[in-house]
Amino acid sequence: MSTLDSILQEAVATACDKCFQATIESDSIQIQQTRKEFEGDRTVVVFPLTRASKSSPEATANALGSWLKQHHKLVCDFQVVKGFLNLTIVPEHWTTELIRAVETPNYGFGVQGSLPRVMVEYASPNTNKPLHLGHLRNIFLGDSVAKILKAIGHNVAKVQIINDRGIHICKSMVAWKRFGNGETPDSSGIKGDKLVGKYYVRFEQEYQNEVKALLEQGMDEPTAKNEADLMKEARLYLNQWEANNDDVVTLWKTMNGWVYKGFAVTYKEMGVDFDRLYYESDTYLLGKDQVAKGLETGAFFKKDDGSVWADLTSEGLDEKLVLRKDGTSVYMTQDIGTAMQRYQDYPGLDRQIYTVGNEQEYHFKVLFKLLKLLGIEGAERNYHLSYGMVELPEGKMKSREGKVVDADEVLAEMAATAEHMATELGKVADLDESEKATLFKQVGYGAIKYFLLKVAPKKSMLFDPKASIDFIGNTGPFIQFNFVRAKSVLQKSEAKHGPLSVTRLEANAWDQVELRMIQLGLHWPHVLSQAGAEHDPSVIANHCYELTKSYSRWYQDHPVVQEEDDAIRIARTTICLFFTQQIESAMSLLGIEMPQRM
RNA sequence: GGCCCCGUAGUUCAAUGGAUAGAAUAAGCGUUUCCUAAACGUUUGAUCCGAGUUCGAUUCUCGGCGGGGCUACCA
Repeated sequence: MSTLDSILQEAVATACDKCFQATIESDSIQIQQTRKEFEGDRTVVVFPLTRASKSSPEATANALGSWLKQHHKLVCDFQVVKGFLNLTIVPEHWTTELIRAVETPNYGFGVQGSLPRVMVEYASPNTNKPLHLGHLRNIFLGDSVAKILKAIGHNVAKVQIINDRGIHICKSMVAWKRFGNGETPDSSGIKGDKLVGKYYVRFEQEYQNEVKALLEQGMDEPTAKNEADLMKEARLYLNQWEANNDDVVTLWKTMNGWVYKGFAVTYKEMGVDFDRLYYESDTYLLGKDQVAKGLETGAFFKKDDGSVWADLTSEGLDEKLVLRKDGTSVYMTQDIGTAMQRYQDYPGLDRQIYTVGNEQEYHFKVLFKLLKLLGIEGAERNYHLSYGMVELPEGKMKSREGKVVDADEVLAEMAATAEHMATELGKVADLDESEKATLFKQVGYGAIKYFLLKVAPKKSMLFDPKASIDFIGNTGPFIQFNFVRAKSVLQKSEAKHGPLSVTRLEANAWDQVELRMIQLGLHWPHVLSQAGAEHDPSVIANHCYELTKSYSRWYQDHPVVQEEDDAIRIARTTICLFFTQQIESAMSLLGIEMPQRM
């Protein structure tokens, strides 16, 4: 809700009082942007007020409109269409607001640290295989939400939990030991995470073969899956790891080290980083103490077999296991432990935001209830930033079968497409190699980031590698392209006419198209706060597109540099400035960089 | 079976309960002596079905139908 709208709400409430002697809550008055096919700037929806006015919507609107026009300095005219009161705002208002916006650094942002500290967890990969397309959505989403929350004024800690232990990494270890012949990233030239992933896939293949052989000997399937040599060895490794066996731990450290090196390369390409890393090998036992405490306080209960449970039936959920009968941790145990650890590490932490796929919605619902049972104040403020799967045309990705779209490959292909297009269009022949490389990444990565972020998180989405991602239409590169053009206009204008002085702006310099664009841009603070409140970067992506679309249309028939009339030229230049400032800052919240030319 | 999410042009996405449901893409036509045509203009095309609440429903409620997910002493 912009300041203007709250002023108008007050004014309408007053008008209701004066015209109908009716008291109306100003908050309840609906104000919206006037549709472009009607005259006016802001629209009051009058239908709900007819109860107070005891007359028809049209009569009510007319009465309110006349009163506002006569008594309110911001309202210079009005029209009534059915039950809608369209108000025309004095042009000076928009000019004043525009100047204020252009002169405010980070227009629309909140005061840093004015809101409580929050934590955003994202990425959180397993260490047995490389990152894939699903991780890209996760990472871009989490990183963007972290940026948005910071922009509206939160202190933000970016973290991930690294699933570095467990049967999955043991599988890769077993396969490497047995089939690897000592292969390393250095010896093979294969990126570390790819190399470990290769042995994970190898494990699954060889394991399938073993199971098949056992089945042919007449064993039943569950037994065969349990008795296969490779699986027995993987379990052995897991036990030895937990017993701190030197050889196994050393191998585990070595292979995880390869993976981290590989991940680091990918994260750097993506332009994301973390304030703190949590490793499951450090935290997986932490939850046990919490479970013990929960037993003492009566939050949890013990069954006859020794397993520990939480009873959530009164909350409409099930009973949930928090400790196995043999005393070992389950997933939930360690998530409790990790969460508690984080509250300790970050005093004053208001809430944790978990960027995790929607298949774990139930898990997090339960986790937050359990934290509450354990006495965490505000545990219900924790938020599962749930997102839908990225599906391929042939369905879900299956990493066991190696049927995945690899993250590094996607990034590389994006940059290659950018290069291909730029070359074909003959755009950047004069740039040197390193400038080109930077540009192609800005454009290519901008395309994939925008593609993944423009869809509301909770929706699942389709990615067709063969169709590849567009660079025209509603895309990142379209926005970048218009940014670059506007920047170019600003440069040329300054070269020819000297620095822009917005204070020389005249109030009535705008045509209708420009007025609309300015109003759209002045809506940005509201867009940003909505994106923060809903943890939804797509709100920002859509705003950027809308603004760019209207700029691009305007640009077509509004010359700037050549314009001879000073007042008009200054007005148009200011629009370019406003546009570039806002696009650059809004897109940066999506993790998308703006090139200087393209 | 129980619980959760989603169903909008051929396709990919929009729309705090408000006006004639917006874009992009695909297809056709047109625009470059002028600041970057990765652009702009123009034509064609959609709310899964049925009730209910409301002055007003893509949006809220209920019942169907279709798709996905969860329902492990896996993570």
